[in-house]
Formats: sequence, structure tokens, C-alpha cells
Amino acid sequence: MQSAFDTFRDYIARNKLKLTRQREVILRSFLEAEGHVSAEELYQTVSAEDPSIGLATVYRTLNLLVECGLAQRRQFGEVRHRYEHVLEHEHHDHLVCTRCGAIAEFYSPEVERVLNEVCRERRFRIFSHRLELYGLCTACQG
Amino acid sequence: MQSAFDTFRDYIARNKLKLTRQREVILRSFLEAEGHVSAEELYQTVSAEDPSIGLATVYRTLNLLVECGLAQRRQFGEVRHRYEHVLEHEHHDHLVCTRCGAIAEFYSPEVERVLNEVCRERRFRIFSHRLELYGLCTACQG
DNA sequence: GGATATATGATAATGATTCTCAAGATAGGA
DNA sequence: TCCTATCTTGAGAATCATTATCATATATCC
Repeated sequence: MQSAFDTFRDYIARNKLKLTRQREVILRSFLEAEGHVSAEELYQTVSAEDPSIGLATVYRTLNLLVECGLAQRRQFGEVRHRYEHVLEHEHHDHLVCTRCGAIAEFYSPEVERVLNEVCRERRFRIFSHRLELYGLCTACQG
Repeated sequence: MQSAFDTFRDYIARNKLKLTRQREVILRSFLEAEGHVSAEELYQTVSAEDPSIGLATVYRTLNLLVECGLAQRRQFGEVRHRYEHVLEHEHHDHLVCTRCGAIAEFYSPEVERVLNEVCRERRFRIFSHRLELYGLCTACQG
């Protein structure tokens, strides 16, 4: 079981890319971030550690992380994207609270089963899906 | 059962807005459009009928249509939004072919049931959901 | 028809993301 | 360790979808 850094290093090597100080800082910050970060938010924390790192590099590195499978890009009704780690993180779907903005994750084998069923019936070869439920989290129902 | 035009007129009247020639043309084009139109695409067909109508008005009118419940805004992995009619259109989810871009609709009571189940267990009060399955349509599996 | 509020078209502005390019840094030999 | 080819970087320009601005035009209500 290799670490996120190993995965990243492998991807870098396989594609004749280079492991730079900036990329290491950004990957570390990304892994330390909780939940779903936007590029701008990650740029803030990265800047705190090294103010010379530019926003464009954060975007470029996030794209690399998506390509090598360490991150997933998502969009929750907002304009901007958010990124979350994949490693040590089973596939899951999201509950988005439309009042407080909280995003909870869930995984339901039942949902997976039913979706596969739907695809089988319709002869659709599924690769991935995206499922978000919008409503009120327990706290906001008060 | 009132027509889309009635719904629109009602909404216009209730909110002290005005029923303009542009809005009528845009609504008509929208209703005639098949499937999921982008603002730009709708602007093309509208322009064919009346070249004086501007893109901004198409955007403004689409927002009105969403507000009055005639249209739904969606996003399928692309940057831009797409709009689809709601009337004479049950709630449904989407199968998106990642090769040819085809978007098929489906409705599954099983899916709905399972999602409600998930929310009940987690004490989440659901208002809506968004579900897209990505993969290969039957034609593209050849 | 006239007054008044709302709409419109053209274009500027916005915000997220990507591109450009000159200057800097890495990897892999010699 | 040094060299060099190649990849990266930061800064800012560019892009793309969408929204805001504003002066002019138009619908609605009397």
C-alpha cells in the first residue's frame, strides 16, 4: 500500500515530469486539508507556507493530482470546483445542506446496486456516477 | 392543466413584470428545442427568428423560466449550463455518454426509494437530488 | 394617449480557470 | 560536480460563461 507521495512520485517519473518544491508543498497542503477544498482555499494555505507560490501553479498541480488519481474534482451547485482526496477514501456520494453549506459524505451499497441495475436494463456501460442530495442537514432542521 | 405560456404569463403578472415580444420568442424557441439546450444554442435559434434579440436577454429570460419553474438548469461535466423543460416532463436522472456526448434520461422508482431510505437513516431532509451516470451508450460500445 | 416602471441591446465587468512566455529549476548524464 | 535538455514557474494576459451597467425603448395601467 503506497502513500500518496509515492503515487505522486511514480506518476511524475512515469510521465517524465519533475518533482519540484512547489508541487511537494501543494500536495502536502492538499493532504492536510479537510474535506473539499477549492483551488483558491488551497492557494491561501499554500501561500502561508510559501508566499512565492502562484495561483496558477496551484491549479496546475491540482490538475496533476486529478490525473494521477489522488484527487477528485467536484462541483456542488457553486461555480467553482472543489477537490477531495481519493486515497484512504472509499467511493462515496454527498449530502449537501442548502442552508449552512455543510457537505456530508455517505456510501450506500443499496444505491450502488440499484444504479448498476438501471444500467444493465438500459445496456449502458457505466464508468462512474455523480450523486448529490440537496436538502437540510439535521442541525438546520431545527 | 395550464400551458407553459399560461404559467409564464401568470408568473409575469404576479411579479409585475412585462410580457415582451422578446420573451415570447425566447419561450417559444425554448419549448421547441429538443432536450438540453445551452444559452448560446438557444441564442442561435432565437437570432434566426429575430436577429435583434441579444444574448443577455436570452440569459435573463432563461433565468425567469427557471424561477417560474418551467426550466431546470443543469450541468453535465461541461463549464456551461444547459436548460431543459420541466412541464410534461417527470422528474428524471441522466445517462451521459462520455464518447459521443449523448444524454439519455431515465426514471427509476427504485432509485428514488433507495435515496429516500438513505436520507431517512441519516435524518437528512431531502429537497432534490442530482444524479448523473457517466459511461458508454449502447451505440458507442460497438 | 401619457406617465411610469420595467426591459432591452450593447458592451463592460466579473470570476474561475487556462494560457503565454521569459526566466528559473530539475534530472540524468559526462 | 557541472552541463544541458527539458520541464516548471510566476505574473499577468486571455478565455469563457454569465451578470451588471446604462441609456434608450417599450409594456402596462390610468
